[in-house]
Amino acid sequence: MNAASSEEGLRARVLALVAQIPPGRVMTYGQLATLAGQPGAARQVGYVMNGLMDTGSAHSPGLPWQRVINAQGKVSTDKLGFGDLQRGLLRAEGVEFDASGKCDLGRLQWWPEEAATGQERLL
DNA sequence: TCAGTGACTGGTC
DNA sequence: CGACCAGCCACTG
Repeated sequence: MNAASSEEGLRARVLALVAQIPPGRVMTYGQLATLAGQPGAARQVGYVMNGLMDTGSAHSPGLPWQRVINAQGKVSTDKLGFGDLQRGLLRAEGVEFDASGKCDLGRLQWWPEEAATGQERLL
């Protein structure tokens, strides 16, 4: 068995990564897909997140789903109706959004290796 | 089994 | 920067 067993599927893998995102930081769908071992499966990651709403937070209490945004640095939940909610949650954590609704990915995007190396954010 | 769909991404115009 | 197109994987009817 490989270190990252995919018995639970991409879903559990993505949720585990999302749960590790520190406050004030964000990750992209494609990034999660790559870290989950399936580069290019960004769409699937979005599907997993959408599944969170269906199953309810009971399955993953406290899961910081709001820290998952698209590669453009914008939230993909505007069309869903709770884009303002996600932006509000992120802003409460210190994430600043542009007038276009974009945030600085280069500064806010988080990678697990940062935690491993103990690298501090530049700010 | 096939076709449609989606909280995506990258390239081209 | 916005609009369009093709590739991508899992789920639904």
